[in-house]
Amino acid sequence: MAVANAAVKIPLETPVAEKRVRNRAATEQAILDAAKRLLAEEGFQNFGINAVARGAGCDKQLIYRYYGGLNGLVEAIGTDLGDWVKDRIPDDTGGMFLLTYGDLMERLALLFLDALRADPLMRRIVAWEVSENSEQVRRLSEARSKALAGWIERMRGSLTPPKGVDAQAVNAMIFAAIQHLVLSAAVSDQCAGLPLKNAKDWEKAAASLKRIVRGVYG
Amino acid sequence: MAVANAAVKIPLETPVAEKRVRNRAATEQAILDAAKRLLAEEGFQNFGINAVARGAGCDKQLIYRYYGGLNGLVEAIGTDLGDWVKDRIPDDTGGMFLLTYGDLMERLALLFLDALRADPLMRRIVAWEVSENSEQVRRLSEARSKALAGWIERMRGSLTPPKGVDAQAVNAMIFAAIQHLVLSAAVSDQCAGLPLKNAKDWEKAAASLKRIVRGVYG
DNA sequence: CTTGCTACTCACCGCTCGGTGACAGATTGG
DNA sequence: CCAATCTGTCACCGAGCGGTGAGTAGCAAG
Repeated sequence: MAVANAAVKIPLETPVAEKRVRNRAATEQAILDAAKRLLAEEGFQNFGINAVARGAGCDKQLIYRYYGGLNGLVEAIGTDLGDWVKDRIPDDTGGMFLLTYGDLMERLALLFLDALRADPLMRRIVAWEVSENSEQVRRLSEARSKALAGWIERMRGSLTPPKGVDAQAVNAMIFAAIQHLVLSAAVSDQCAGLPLKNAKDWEKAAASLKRIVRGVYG
Repeated sequence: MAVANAAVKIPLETPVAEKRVRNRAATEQAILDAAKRLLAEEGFQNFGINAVARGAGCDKQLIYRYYGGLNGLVEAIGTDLGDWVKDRIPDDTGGMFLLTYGDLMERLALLFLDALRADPLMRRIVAWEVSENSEQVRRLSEARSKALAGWIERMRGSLTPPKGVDAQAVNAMIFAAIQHLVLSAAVSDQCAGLPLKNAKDWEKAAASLKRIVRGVYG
């Protein structure tokens, strides 16, 4: 029986076609990609060593070897995250002249709204951030907020907020609103009773967002 | 041995005061309380049959029997949730005359902010809502939003939003902002770089919230 | 070829999970 | 009294988890 098993086992493995060439760099990349894909598509709930290894098509042992476990892998995702802003959000003013701080914030808000809507990985991370306080998620959170703050700073240029407005607090509320809106919509196509399914719904949301920004910054 | 066991077991249980002797109603309540406590304190991540049974100090079989499993239990929590608004948020105007829609929304926003800050269970549920789309969480979500909408409607009275403002969308953004702000603060004592630790931080946040509301509604 | 290193796989561990069937003790009704 | 019923307990299942030690296949240098 055991012999028959061994005799059968070898031909069973050959038809797998994909001969995974011994290439450490490629394997590392495959693991990282699988992790990001899995997190983006399935969320943080079922995110684990076994699932990532399965997604990458390799043994989980390699994740321990190359990344030192899940923590290291998450850290690697965080590092990648630094490029998010660069990839996803334009760094120039789109040909507009931003005359006032209000112009700037309106543009930033709308850009951020669209960017977050378009990036499932980022949404999952934001949801993770408000659901757990582990070391892992804190790293991700930090990388994210740092990248975002840098982007805003770059865009801000020499514009300064109007006097008498606590811009840091107001901006935090605006970005908080955007994040919750997008997260809620991604999960249930609505937010606080406001439908967010089709493009028209989103136009209304964007219009109200502008309205809010302008209400504060003029 | 069995006798000795029994002799020891009783004094061990007595300090719990509650003599848990064959009382279905009490057990059901204990399970429900344990479930709410667990969800509020530990979050939805480790929320499961075993954990609830452990917290309630009974066998998980009883959860299946009395609630039909976790789903039924969550549904029971949802039913309880309907009373949240009644318990937590005042239903009158606090002796103020709300002359304008702006007055109303400012007051609602601040009340909601404080209520959410004070209620860990509600926060966990909101975090759950944006993290998962299971049947369970949809039920909770629905119960919550219904209660909230009813409260707002009741408070609104005959006040109507100013013309030219999409109140539904604007209000959704305001409530979204509050929810994300509070959730983020509960987990990391800050939101988008804005520190939210002590009372003074929160005062600044509340001031900015007012500012935003007034910016839109005057 | 042999030796040694590297990339990779496998089998197994202990644990917790959700879920179920069988059973024990108290209570009640006939 | 017995029998049925209700409340609660326990042991057990298969599956999946994170984690590890031991071993295997490819490759390059001697």
